Amino acid sequence: MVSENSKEILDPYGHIINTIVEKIHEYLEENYGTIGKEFLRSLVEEPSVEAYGDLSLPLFRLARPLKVNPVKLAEEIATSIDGIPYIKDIKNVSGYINFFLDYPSLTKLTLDSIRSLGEKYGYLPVDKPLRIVVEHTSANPIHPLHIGHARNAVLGDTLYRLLSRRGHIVQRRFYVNDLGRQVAIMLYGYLNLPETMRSTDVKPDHWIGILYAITHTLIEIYELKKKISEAINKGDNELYRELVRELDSLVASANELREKNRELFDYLANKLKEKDNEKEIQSLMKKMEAGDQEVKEKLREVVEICLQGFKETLRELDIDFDKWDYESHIVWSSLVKKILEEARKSPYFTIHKGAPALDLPRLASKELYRRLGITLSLEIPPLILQRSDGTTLYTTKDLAYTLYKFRDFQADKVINVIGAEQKLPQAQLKLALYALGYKREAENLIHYSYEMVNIPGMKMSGRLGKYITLDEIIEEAKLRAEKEVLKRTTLETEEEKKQVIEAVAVGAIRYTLVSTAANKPITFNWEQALSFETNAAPYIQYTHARASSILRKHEEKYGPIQWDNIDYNAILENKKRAKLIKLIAKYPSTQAKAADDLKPEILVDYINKLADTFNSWYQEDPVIHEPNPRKRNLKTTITYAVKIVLANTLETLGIKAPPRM
RNA sequence: GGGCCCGUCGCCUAGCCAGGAUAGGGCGCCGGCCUUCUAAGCCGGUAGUCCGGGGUUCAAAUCCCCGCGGGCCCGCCA
Repeated sequence: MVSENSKEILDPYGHIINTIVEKIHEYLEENYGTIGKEFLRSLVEEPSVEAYGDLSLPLFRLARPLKVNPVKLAEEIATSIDGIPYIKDIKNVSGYINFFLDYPSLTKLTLDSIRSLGEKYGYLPVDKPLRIVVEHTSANPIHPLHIGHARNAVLGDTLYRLLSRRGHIVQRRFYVNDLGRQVAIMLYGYLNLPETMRSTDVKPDHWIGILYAITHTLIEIYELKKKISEAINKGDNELYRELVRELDSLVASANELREKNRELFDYLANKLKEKDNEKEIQSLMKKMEAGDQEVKEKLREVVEICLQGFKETLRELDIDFDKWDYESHIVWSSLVKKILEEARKSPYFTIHKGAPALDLPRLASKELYRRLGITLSLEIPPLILQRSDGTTLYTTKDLAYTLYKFRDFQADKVINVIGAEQKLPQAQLKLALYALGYKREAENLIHYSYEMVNIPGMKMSGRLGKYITLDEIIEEAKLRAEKEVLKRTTLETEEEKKQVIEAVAVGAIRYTLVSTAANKPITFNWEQALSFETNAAPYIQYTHARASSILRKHEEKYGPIQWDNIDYNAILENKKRAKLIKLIAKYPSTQAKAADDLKPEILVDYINKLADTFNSWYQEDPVIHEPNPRKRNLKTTITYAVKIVLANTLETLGIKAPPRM
């Protein structure tokens, strides 16, 4: 089916631009001199004003290298070039060459493409598929996922979807940080509970969240009390007052926590009272790192409880992983030890503040930073590899883990979806890889950074158990969706309604998290996040359902779509038809760009524009009621194309597209 | 003290990397459209010193410099 015309079929719009560029390039080459094709292509833009045509090439930037007057060159080219396929007219306006598309032939090209590719339309495969690892979410298994993790998870999953639909081979990984102090505290609390109290009827990760927060807060309180009596003994009044203030706020948090689970709180409060908790936690951490058999089992047990909760939540959002990697595995399997040995042999090995380290500042250079994608003015301190007591540090483990990801999947590229606050450690990671001779890995490690999600009037804290969980957000979204859906739906069965409610709720969350560029902070707002109007998932879903409904009725009345009897010229009768065809033609290259630039918001922007245009057209140009069969076929096929594109964009964004709503 | 990111109608946001012709959308507000394909819609109106000031350029929201405001980072934490 995909023949020698496959480029045209796969990417109608991109193909047309290429043809234009070829032609202009050829002309310039013959008459003026060499100009890079890629450069020329990058100049092609869409005029901001409709009257200037569909595509435009400003010549100002050619003026210097070719030593020409842009205004004259535009005149010359516009008059001497013609016969570009799919281009009806070429005009020049003071230095711009403006191209006017030949809509009937563009329409035929685009609809042929849709006809031959069907539901695969828009998935433009790369020339060389890469093996790519996307590591995302990777939340610490000590509390439920919250709104910040949601941004990470949705971005990560959307990148996965974008890249795989671009033809790459993509693997999703979740890194379980199960060796840190926080996990040790949680485990400590867990071990102090009797068997009978180690289960719960609340959602597992929520229970873990409370267990962790209670244990942490109690330990802090007891430590603080010790310090306070020391301050009294020393007669340090100022310190005393400060500590008491600290204690007050901790006790306030503790009281809130007690309300959440009295039995657990009172038991631990009593149990941990007389112990040297700090010492025990230190010892627990050592055992965890060493892989002590007994601790190992309990550790996996308690972490698994939390992960079960994560999985439940993520499943609601249609997010899944191929691999769950444990920090403990990286350590226990001596991967970290190997890295440390390699580091000691490296020419960049040094002792920094008495600890073994890598002398990263020595690697600082413009060329290298540019090659590794590190901000030039970033000052990168030496990377300390090991504590004086011999235990390893997070970034060292991450170093081992990064190599593990590359090797385990034979990855060409590894993308880490990690918050912007980790820019420095991520840059250190890259440089350290480079210092150890892993140049390819260093160059192909991408920190996909995103900014925080703020909640107005709330300071989130996992340690104190203060957060809005993702589960609460999903729950609220479903309630709001239910209200809206029941108010308007034409569906009858409860099952169908339920499915639409879930699709709308999840869609709203995913759409909102992916529609703002990752480098901008988001302030969470219910009204905005769960909007059911224009520029929100439900609007796109609704538009899709509307298109589906037209097609359904068309089928009932006239049977299957008649591809062989279409009046392509009728595209000119209504401006919005033409606008739609152009948008549809652009879909493959738009989706490809979103994937290549790792910018889902490009797709969001596109999908919203397509829905707008379709809805606007729908209002003024009836499809089924069109009496002329050849014109009706044109309209129906356009509707079909819109439906396909909406369904595919939603699919790429991980949002369901119900045929009825 | 140093560094990173962000600043665009009342609110949210696209455009900034690769400078180009009248800065797009959405929410809100005002007015209109359901006996024809789903009104979660459509049409019209309202609103912008593109944070401020310099500079580069034929041309700056976009590039450079100096400020201002907000967030974040500079641990033998993770």
